[in-house]
This record gives sequence, C-alpha cells and structure tokens, in this order.
Amino acid sequence: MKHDDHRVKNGGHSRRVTMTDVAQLAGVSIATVSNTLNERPGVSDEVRARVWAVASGLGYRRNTLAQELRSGFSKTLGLALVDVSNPFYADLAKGVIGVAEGEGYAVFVAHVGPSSDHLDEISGTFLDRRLAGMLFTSLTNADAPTLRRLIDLNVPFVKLVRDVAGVDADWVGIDDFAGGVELGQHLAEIGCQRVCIVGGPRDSNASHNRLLGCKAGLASNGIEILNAGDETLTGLPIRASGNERAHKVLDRFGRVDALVGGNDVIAFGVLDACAERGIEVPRDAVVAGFDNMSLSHVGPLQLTTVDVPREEIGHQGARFLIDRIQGFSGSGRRKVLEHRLMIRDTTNR
Amino acid sequence: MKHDDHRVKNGGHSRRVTMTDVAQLAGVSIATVSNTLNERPGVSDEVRARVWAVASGLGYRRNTLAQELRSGFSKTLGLALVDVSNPFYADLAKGVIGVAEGEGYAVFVAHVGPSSDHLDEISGTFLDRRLAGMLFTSLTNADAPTLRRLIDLNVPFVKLVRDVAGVDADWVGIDDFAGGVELGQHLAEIGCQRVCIVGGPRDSNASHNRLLGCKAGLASNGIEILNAGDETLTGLPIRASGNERAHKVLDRFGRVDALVGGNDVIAFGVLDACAERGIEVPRDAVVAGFDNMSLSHVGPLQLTTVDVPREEIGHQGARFLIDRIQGFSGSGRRKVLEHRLMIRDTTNR
DNA sequence: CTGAAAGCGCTTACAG
DNA sequence: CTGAAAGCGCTTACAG
Repeated sequence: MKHDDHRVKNGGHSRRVTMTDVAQLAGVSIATVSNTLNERPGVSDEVRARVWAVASGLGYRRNTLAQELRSGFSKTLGLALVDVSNPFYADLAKGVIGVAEGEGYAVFVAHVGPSSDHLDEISGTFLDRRLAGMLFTSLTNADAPTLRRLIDLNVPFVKLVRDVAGVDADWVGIDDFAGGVELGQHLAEIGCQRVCIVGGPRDSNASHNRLLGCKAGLASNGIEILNAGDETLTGLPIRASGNERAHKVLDRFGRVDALVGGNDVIAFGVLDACAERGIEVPRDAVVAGFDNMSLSHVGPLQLTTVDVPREEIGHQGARFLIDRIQGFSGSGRRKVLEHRLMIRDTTNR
Repeated sequence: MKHDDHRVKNGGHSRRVTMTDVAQLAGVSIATVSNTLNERPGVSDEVRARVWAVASGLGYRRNTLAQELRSGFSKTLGLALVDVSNPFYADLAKGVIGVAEGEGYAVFVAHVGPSSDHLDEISGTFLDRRLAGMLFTSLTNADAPTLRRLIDLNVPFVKLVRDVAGVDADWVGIDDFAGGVELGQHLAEIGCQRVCIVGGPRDSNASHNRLLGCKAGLASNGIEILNAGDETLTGLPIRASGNERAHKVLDRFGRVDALVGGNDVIAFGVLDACAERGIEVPRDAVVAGFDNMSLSHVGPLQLTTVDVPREEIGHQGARFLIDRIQGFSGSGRRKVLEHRLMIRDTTNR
C-alpha cells in the first residue's frame, strides 16, 4: 500500500480520505458507502464488493468524531485514577483497558488529585466528550453530588474498590472487612499482643473497612490495638506517610509486636522505618500490608499481605459498564471478588 | 445549581443543553454564543455578560466532538504503552498525563502487545479519532512503517525511551550506553570478575545500548562477561524471564560474582533465583538492575540500579508533542535526560 | 436495492 | 457588533 493512499489531493494540499471520496470513486452515494461499511443489510453484493475495494484501496478510515456526533453513540470510556504510577491503580487500569479494547472501546485515563473538585472537573470533561461511560476509583462521600449528576444525565458509571453510600451504581471490589478480620486473626495466632495499625485515608470506605475488620479479628482474640484513636491510625496511602507514622507509633508505644499497613505501599514505609531503627523483621516485630502488590514479594523479605485481585476488578468493572452502555438497566449490582491472605516472610516466625 | 439545569425538556424526554438552547434563551444567534464562549473579540459587554449568565445558568457544556470535528483541531493525545501495570510505563504515563492535563489535553491510553501489528492498529484508531498527536514507547525497528505513515499524514508524535533509526521525530530518553558503562565500572571496582548479564529484549535499542555500555565498562577493566553470545543475554523484560535465565546462567557458568538485570524487574527475578538457590546477596554474588523502580529500594535489601527519570521523560515528551501540535516544525529533537547510578545493598560489600 | 436530504452541535467566513 | 448560512464527516429515516 502506498503512503499517499491515505490522503487525497486537493489543490496542492492533501486531506484525509472521506466517505465522499469513496462514494465518488465507487460511483455510489455516501449513504450506500455508510451502509456497506457498517455492514447493514440491503446492499447488493456487487456494490458491496466495489465499495469495500475502493475504501481499502484508498485507505479509508472512518472519522470517529463524526460518527459519534451524528449517531449519538460513543465507544469511549473514561477512567479516573488518583495516580497511574501507583501500582494498585495501574493494575486496575490494565484490567479496564484490557476488557475495553477487547470490546472495541477506547479509554481516556485522567488523574484525580486529592480533592473532589478535581473529580468533578474530570467528570465534566468526560461529559464534554460524550463518553459512553465512566469508571471511578478512590471515591469519597464528597463525590456524591458529582455522581448524582451523572445519574441525572443518564450516563452510566461504575465504582471500583471504594464505594459511596447512597449513590446507586454498580460496584466492584472485595470484602475489605473480612480481609481485615483474617489478617487480625493471623496476627493473634502467631502470638502478637502489642499491635498498631498504620491505616489508609480516613475517608476511604475500603480503608475504613480493612481497619474495622482487623480490629475485629484481633478483638475476637482479646486484643485491642495500641493506637486506637491516635492520629497515626489513618493517613495518606503513600510510603512517606507509612514511614513517618511508623516512627511515631514506635516512639509512642515502645515495644510493638506487629505493625499493620493499610496497604502495601504504607507497609513498605513501615519496613523502611524498622530498618532505620534496627528493628529486625520478623524477629523483633512482624509487619503486614494489604493489596499484594506485584513487588511486595521481592527478594529475601517478602511481605505478608491480603491479595486484592486488582486486574480482575478492572475487568469486571469494565464488563459491568459495557453491559449498561448496551442497555442493561436495573439498580446497582455489587460484585465481591475473592481476596486471600498471603502469609509470607514478614510475619513468619 | 439544580440537577435539571444540565438538561432541557423535549417532549417528555430530555437532552443535553446545546448552544442553540443558550442562544434562544439569551435572545442571540448561536454564532454570538460561540464567539462569546470562545472569548473572541467583537462581542459587546452587555451581550457577553448575558450569554455567560445564560450558559452557566443552564449548565451548558461545549460538545467536544462537534468542536473538534468542525474546527479540525483536537486537544487529545494518544499514548501507546506495552503495559500500564508495568511500573516503568506507569511512571511515563503519569508524566505524560500530568503535563497534558495541565495544558488542557486529554489522553487516550492504549495497550500495545508484543507485536508490531498491534501498534499499527492502535495508531489507526488514534488516527480515526483525529488525535492531535501521539506518544510511543517500546518501539522497535519493525514499527518504522507505521511511524512513517504518521509522518506522511502530518500527525506529530514523539518516541519515548526507545528510538527507531531512520524515523525523524522527537525523542526523549537517557544515555543508556553511558549508564551501562557506569554500572560495569562499578562492578569492576568492587572486584567482580565473573559477570553475567541478563538483559532486556533483543530488539529494544535501549536494552541494546545498556548491554553494550555495561560490556564496555567491564572491558575497560579487562573483564569479559561470561554469557557473551549466550541465549540468556537477551529476553523478555519480565520477572519470570529474569528468574529463568538467572537459573540457566548459574547452571551453566558455576560460580558467578555478579548478575546484571537489563532492568529492575528482570533483576527482581534474578534475586528470586538467588534466594531459591541459597545464594546470599551481596555476600555470595552481587546483583544490579536498571531503571530505579520505586519499589526497588524496599526494606533490608535494596537494589543497586541506574536511575531513569521516567516521569520527567513523560513530561518532556508531552511538551515536545504539544510544541509540534502548536505549530513547531523542524527535524526531530533529541532530549537526553540525566541518569544516575544508585549504589545500594545488592552490590554493597 | 439506492440516493437525496436533513441533521448531530459546533465554527467560520461573510454580509449587513 | 450581530446573524444567516455553509459545512466538518458522518448516520438515518424516507422516497423512489
């Protein structure tokens, strides 16, 4: 195929090939070209063959903007993430993009900062582009008005991982509470008594449930966490915050048997803090996380954590969304995927 | 603002607010609405104020599809990645999305599989959507025809990290060869004699340069790698491949002083293999990687590696691309960002 | 089976 | 300063 095949001469300059070009060369109307290319019935075999031949000969490609504008249907999704460079969200994104591309949908990825204002802005630009649907992560209750506007506009969306009470939409995640319980019980079983939790954001319902679950798992063994009610209990889900809060906790509560991170990234910060203080894990203290990040089991000191099937959450979320785009209606579905406690080096003693 | 403000009644059903709605309510033509909203001169203050008031009262949002179709200008970029869930690409994506959103561009993220066919397909769907420009990673020479077609179509694009010879376009990356040299020299300095390289893909020019550099750095100290010419020298940049090839190398060459991964992910696989064989790092053998992934320095055994400023590469790439979209022309620029050898536990002896 | 025509929601010369 | 009209590239009833 020659390169020029994708363009058409037009008085010195050249432009992209349109249906009109195909129609003229094939000697038919653009309606017939459209019907042929969209595989609609009622085009004679002879014409159909000629149109296809001309179209591919010219290297014709349908203009998606025009198609979506006119038809009112879009095959584009929007995915809002706190931060792609966080492996947790990156894995979700992979799951979403994988299913979406398989079904012929393209996906916009946008970054939501810490503020809900930005989520509203992103949802706005998604609306401007008339996306077929959206997927949200890291939602908080403050996002409810934004989501309700989408419901009013009849734009389908899915909540991933975190849920927002009172907003009726499909949700995919895990049973964070149950995962927390299992982790708490494991710590009790291996004999931990003095336990601190260095949790995730206060306004994340997933973090909240993990924390409640872990407390419950410990409580059923008669253990109460040391830093209940302390400001170290919740914080940003980043390594620096885990590190800083681990140091505070170790300063405040002296000897600690176990430190639980609200997620693996926090737990890495906790491990850093232990290394910085000469606390040998798991001999002096055990450490656990939540998520099972792909790099949480590197080298000689692998992290105990609760596996969250991130990519699968992305898959299921995309499927839910595409269902609704294709006409499924009904109140919000809830899909709870399997989590699994992964006992590894950092609690192995 | 009421929810219904974003919609307009239309015989039982309701539709999104358009410029026509705004024009009618404001008692002006849609041309005037367009001129006002686009802040073009030549609209009286009185009319301007009225139009803005009506537009925001109605919750009007411009339809991006229509705008891009009619104006012929798009504020949308495409980013093709092997895999977002690979932290290296995730960081690049973060950099690109950060700058793009700051400049008012949205970005499509697509997954390129291992084959070049898929890259061509992705570039096709990007063209269909009339994107303003594209960014590519993980290019190989086989992608040259696809890229040349973009040049013919006058669609700007940027090559990130990997370069493709003979395709004139902006490129952003690091001096992989120099990074390799520094790493090789470091290994020689700490007394390594028996060195194996477990490199990246054969057809990645970045991996190739790293490998050549490392060999050169060793050679300048009179050291030749053990597995030169061996099939273990190149392979997939994934953990399993690093693990498998490390085992092969250790089987074939007996005692080895140093194992170099083509990137950190490969090096993690190498570390796993060492742990599996009871080889204590760095006592029995040292290990190094390339990239400085954020999780390459976790806990008690942090990986020696060469820092690649991934997010900054994304930033610079997006800036280059936006320059060209805004009219900059001229032959391909080359931006070499700073790398840095990070000496850590795995080579610390 | 095929085509002329209207229209999706905008932008853009061009008159007035 | 303002508006009527054409047109971006398609899709979609509707005639013939």
